Amino acid sequence: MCRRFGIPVRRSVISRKNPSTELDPLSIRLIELMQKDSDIGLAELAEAAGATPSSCWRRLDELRKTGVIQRSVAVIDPAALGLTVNVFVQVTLEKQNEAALRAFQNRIARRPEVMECYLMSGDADYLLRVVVEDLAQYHRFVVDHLTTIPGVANLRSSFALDQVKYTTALPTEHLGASRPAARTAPRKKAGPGGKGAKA
Amino acid sequence: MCRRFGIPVRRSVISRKNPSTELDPLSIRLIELMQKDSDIGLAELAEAAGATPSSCWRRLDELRKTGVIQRSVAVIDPAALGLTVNVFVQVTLEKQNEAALRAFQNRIARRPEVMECYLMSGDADYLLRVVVEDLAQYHRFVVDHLTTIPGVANLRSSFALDQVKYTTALPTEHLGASRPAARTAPRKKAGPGGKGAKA
DNA sequence: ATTGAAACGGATCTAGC
DNA sequence: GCTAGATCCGTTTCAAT
Repeated sequence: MCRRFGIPVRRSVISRKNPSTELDPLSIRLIELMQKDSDIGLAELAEAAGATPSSCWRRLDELRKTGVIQRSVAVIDPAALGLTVNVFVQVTLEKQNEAALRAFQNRIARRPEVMECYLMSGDADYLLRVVVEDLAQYHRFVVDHLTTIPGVANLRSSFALDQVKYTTALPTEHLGASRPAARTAPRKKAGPGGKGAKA
Repeated sequence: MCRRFGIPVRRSVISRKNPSTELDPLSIRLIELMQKDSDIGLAELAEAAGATPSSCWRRLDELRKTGVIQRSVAVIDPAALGLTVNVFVQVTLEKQNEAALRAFQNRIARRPEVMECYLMSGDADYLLRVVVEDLAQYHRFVVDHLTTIPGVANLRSSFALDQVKYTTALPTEHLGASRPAARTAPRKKAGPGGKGAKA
């Protein structure tokens, strides 16, 4: 849904910092719904959120322009692409100065098989999740790309036997107001007994 | 895009097993594009894929019905929800029998702050990525939910200082045919000069 | 049988109240 | 803010290869 939206210069008017006070129940509900299925229509959205389609559209527009909703993406079945192997790699660098970190991050950002990369506290410096077809392909990734990055001192690979859970939907419980809709919205025109008794 | 699609009984006619031979260049290109932005219109899609809108619609329909494209979702800025802390937890169970594993997985699946969960080889049994507002909230998660799961023997938490990379887009490099479009498609009606000059 | 194009219906988006 | 209408796009149908 929603095809063209310009994304002007402004970003994050809301958001950042203390969102709990800035996101009202409608926004939260819309975020919950859109995280589950962004192909849902405005009408359906409105009904589920307990609001009118117009309200929902405007709010979605705002959420997109402020960067709360970054984009919509298709979720692909990894098995359909043959990508059944998940590997977690703990990477230790020789030096942890700014330049070394940036160099590593730049190289990592360009590798499509690296799905996630975190700068870590504790043992290692980075933790990566890499997705590949098989161990041979992982080996090539390590040899051709990881170890060719200057400053990489140590690698520790852990292999996942199964992906038990994977979701892109961030939790909203901590924001309070959630429940199936506060019913604050689209009151019907005519009361009972009027002309257009529907059912 | 695409609002209603029935998803009949059949699943994965294509996909699974040996996808490299089953996904043709158009499918691959569409997957690449839809992973970047599923709000793109059919016209734009067609142009980028070097095909006609009809072809693209049909193929997308097929990819959805076969489960290759599972759904479309909105990607939310974690910071906008105040979710700035990523924690990786290595969980060890007392026993690794089927029942214990299933019990753990069922409990984990219900917790929204658990974004990912992998059954691992090596040291620990499971690796989780948990997203929370702060350490206090993480502590509550551990005490209220993780440690209340029967059979959990040991926890080892690692905290991320920064999320360097996060993508939902699976790699397609390994499938071969990618490049900006093989230009196999909408040949114009009239050629230069003669009627049917094929070139 | 497969593919392209054009008509349809319905949704999004915008302007007005 | 909600309602009503103009516009655009996904979906279907149909014709041609």
